[in-house]
Amino acid sequence: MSLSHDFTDSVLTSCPPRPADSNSIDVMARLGVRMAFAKDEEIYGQDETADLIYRVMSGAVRTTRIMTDGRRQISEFYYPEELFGVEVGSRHRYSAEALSDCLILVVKGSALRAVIGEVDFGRLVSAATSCELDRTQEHLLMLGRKTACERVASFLIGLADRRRSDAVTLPMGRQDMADYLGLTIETVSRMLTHLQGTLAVEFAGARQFRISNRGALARLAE
Amino acid sequence: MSLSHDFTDSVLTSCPPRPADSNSIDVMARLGVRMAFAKDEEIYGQDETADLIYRVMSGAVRTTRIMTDGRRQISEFYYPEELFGVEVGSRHRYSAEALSDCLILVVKGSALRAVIGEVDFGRLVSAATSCELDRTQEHLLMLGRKTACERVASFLIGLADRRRSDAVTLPMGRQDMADYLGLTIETVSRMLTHLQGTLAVEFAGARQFRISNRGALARLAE
DNA sequence: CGAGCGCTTTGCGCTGAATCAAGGCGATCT
DNA sequence: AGATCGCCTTGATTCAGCGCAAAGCGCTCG
Repeated sequence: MSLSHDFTDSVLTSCPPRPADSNSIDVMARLGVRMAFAKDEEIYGQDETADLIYRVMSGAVRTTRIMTDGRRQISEFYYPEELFGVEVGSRHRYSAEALSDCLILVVKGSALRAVIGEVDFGRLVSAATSCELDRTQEHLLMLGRKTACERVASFLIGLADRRRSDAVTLPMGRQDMADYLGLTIETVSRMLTHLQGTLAVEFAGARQFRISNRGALARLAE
Repeated sequence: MSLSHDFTDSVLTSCPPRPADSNSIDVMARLGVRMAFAKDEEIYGQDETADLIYRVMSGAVRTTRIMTDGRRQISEFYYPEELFGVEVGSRHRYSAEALSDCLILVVKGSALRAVIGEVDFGRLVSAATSCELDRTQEHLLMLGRKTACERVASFLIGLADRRRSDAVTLPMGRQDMADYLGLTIETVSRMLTHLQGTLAVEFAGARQFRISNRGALARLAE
């Protein structure tokens, strides 16, 4: 079995968290600073002032919220080329942490605005927020009305779509998947085993998978 | 017991779905058309073109999404003075229906933009989207990590906060609450009974309630 | 190359919420 | 007042997913 695709090498293009136009990508690259974060390191904290914009260069990121008793909800994962931390208000709603060792391009929002102009900057923030809202609403439907099996299947399909490849390396462990899906780590594991039984997906090790029957998986996703 | 407050008579002021500045409220009132919708009537459908902006004048509205097998998720409720249907893209992500007979101010987005200008219009759309995102993320945490009792308690507190009153008339039935909270109608009913047992809330009939111990209710909400 | 460690899988009993099935309550109509 | 209808509550039972505990697997490191 050859499941050699690495999640950093696929062609990436999709909706917002990616900068809208390639011009602003260049400008960001010029204005920004590349910073390295170690696995699990905090990139920014909840309620911190938000005057920076971030773009994943390599690795991956999660945004999380923790309840007082320790229950955790992951809001979103971000993959290479995607933007995160773009806020309309002045504070971050969630905290962001490195899923793995990663390289992040950090740009001062005010500097970017000064260069590309108020209007384009507004468009960029709008597009990012709108995409965020889209994803959050999809996520909401999943948590509100889907079964454990459907959630895991949706997650795998969604990940593959976002990476534009049927063979993907999971950049996160089971606990992160569980906290994203509103499940426990054991349930995620059981559902993955179950999905393999249906022949919709094959795994090589815990993190490499390939969708072998997209139709079947999509049906299981709802 | 006097639970006479009606949900249309409380003073309403809070975050976004309400228009940012009072100037744009006036302009909308001037440009818009008042339309009446009957209970359960559709205001707009999912994937419909979105060039209109809506503002609740009286009554209340829900936005919903339905899965192919009929499972329903309510994304948000909208109360008097609040804006809804404001989209960055050109299509509505959800469908909107009248929760009760209601009066809605409908304004053409392009007309509003022409009058208040590109920049202010952009700000208005941004503010609305951002508030929407805030609420959706709170909702997400609830569906992902809270118990049935916590969800119902959060819902009552959230509603009271939004209406700025401890005595509120529920504008929706149990099924709508259930579909918002990701629960069944029976569970919602049981939790309401349970909450009354804790003396955090009193009910007069199925729809009138008053928060009698806000601290206790907040603790139960998480 | 074997020991140790962290993550994942699996088994098993438990439980919170769903489901199924009566009843109860409060409108509106006659 | 009584009948009807729609919604809400309550009880009994079931089941999906949780929690705990014990392997299993694949690293890294000595």
